[in-house]
Amino acid sequence: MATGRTHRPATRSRGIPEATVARLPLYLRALTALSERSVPTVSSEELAAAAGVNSAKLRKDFSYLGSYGTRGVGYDVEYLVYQISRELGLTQDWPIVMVGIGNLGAALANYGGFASRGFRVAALIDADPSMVGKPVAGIPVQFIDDLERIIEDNGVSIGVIATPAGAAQQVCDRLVAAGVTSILNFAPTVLSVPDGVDVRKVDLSIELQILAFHEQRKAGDEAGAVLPDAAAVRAAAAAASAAAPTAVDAGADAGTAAAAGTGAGTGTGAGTGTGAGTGAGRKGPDGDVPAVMPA
Amino acid sequence: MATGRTHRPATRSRGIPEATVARLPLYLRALTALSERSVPTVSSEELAAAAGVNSAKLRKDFSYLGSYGTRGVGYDVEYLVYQISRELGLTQDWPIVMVGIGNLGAALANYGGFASRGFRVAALIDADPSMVGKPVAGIPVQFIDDLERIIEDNGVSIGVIATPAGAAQQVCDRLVAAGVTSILNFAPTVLSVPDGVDVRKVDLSIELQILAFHEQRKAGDEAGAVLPDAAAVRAAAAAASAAAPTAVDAGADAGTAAAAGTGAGTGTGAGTGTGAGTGAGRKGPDGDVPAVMPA
DNA sequence: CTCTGTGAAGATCTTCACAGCT
DNA sequence: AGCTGTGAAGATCTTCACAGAG
Repeated sequence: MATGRTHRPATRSRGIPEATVARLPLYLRALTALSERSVPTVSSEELAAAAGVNSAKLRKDFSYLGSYGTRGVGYDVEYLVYQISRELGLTQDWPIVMVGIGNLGAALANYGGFASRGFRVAALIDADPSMVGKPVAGIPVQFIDDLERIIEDNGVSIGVIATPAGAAQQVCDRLVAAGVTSILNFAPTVLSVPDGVDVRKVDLSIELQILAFHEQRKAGDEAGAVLPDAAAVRAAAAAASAAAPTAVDAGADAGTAAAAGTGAGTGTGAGTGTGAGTGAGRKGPDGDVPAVMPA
Repeated sequence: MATGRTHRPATRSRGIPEATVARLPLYLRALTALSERSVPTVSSEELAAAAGVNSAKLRKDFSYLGSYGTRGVGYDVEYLVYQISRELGLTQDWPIVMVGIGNLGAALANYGGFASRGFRVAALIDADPSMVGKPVAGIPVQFIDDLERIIEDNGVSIGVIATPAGAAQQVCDRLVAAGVTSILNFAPTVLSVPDGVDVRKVDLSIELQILAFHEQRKAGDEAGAVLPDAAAVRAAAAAASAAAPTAVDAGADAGTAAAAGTGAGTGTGAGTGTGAGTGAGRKGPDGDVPAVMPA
């Protein structure tokens, strides 16, 4: 504030676009790799390639943070790592609690990527008494009854939910009531939270479904001409209405004849116990996904 | 519908917006739940609430699929489930292979959500000989050398990578060469693939970093006045330039090192989906860890 | 009168392309 | 000369708000 170039729009710091925020971790990862190789500087072109985006977007993103580059040269790697880390709030310690230590929860707990970025697993919590006390990733699992105390004692503000769908909302409510204001949800359910609480969701099933959609299109295209024409099929289907979906089905997926056979009972939940997909609760723009790491 | 308003842009079928495609799985999940409760119809308002979006968006999304609702009434649940399933290509069987059966891979394999949506785990593959033959989620792990044969024998077109970051690109190349055209990547690396191949990435660490960003803002706001003032800090930092980032840096990547160390065996991690809105298939940035689903 | 389907307005995000430091 | 920083154009996505089917 004080010094700053006065001709600037007066500290734009506030409005960093969501889309940009979602990419900062990507840049940070690429920069970290460069840093480890002791690379001193990078051009927007190189860094963009390493992060998997185009250079114009990267420069625009950085422009929201400030002018950290040097024209004619590029960006100082170490310096940028620092700036982005700070912008993301990674220069501080973030204690987190994970609720639901099943297969997934355990895998997540074992994931080393947490600590690497300022996150610290303060506690693992589960509702199964037989799990209590057992060490997972070196941390003893605690009983869910102590959830509130644990959160308060550790000053936790970020919670990870990896419980079955049915327990998610309840766990979420308790976390929020205890003071958690950011939640990463792995359960395939839409969580409702009061204003001020952020929820991000991760769902494997949804990602696969999106891939399937595109995969289906590819198949249709290469199959022959353009797709048979969804429009026509659709029209017919509509006409038949709920009447005989089967027929339509066959037609619709021409290429995928095999699938047609199933037409009949599709979707209708055959009674699958678990929910499948998951939703994504996001606010605005986003479109990225996170990745996991090796244990 | 056949009747249709001729003034329509002539079969828009082709262009279902990515943002819409990303939400279809959400609607499908909500609809499946309603179906299981034998609810016959839903209004856009109710369904939107169940899916966590607003009704205008939902109606707009459905309008890209066709006119499946009834004015004054709502949508027929069973019929919509069917239409969306077909649109997503879930009425057919999608055999998938998962490479990297570490903590994360195993957790993913055990995740029941797959089968429920037309996905079938055709094979689990790992590079660790000691893992071969061991059953994970009831499926014996196969050796990586057989990757090409497995893909061909099963007609696999979708692959899931849950290996350590270092092995991801190599595995990706082999999958693509063998015929896989859609990849769900849980490794924190940017994968480069030829045109025509879709990649979606899931990274837990990235999601947490995004939450941390918002969490930091909240703290700053409620703390008192406006944030201390990023501008000033920035200026100071700039002055110090590359001078003292070290301290910061150490903190930033500390974790990474740990993760790297483990690299050896299989991948781990878990993670899932994500972003929703915008971006569709991106190439990839990096990330950290993915998350998985409920077990 | 109720609730869908949708043109149109508005908000975001992305890409272009070039002025201007170094 | 090289490369960043950015106004402006373009592409998407979201929200509004209402005509009109049922």
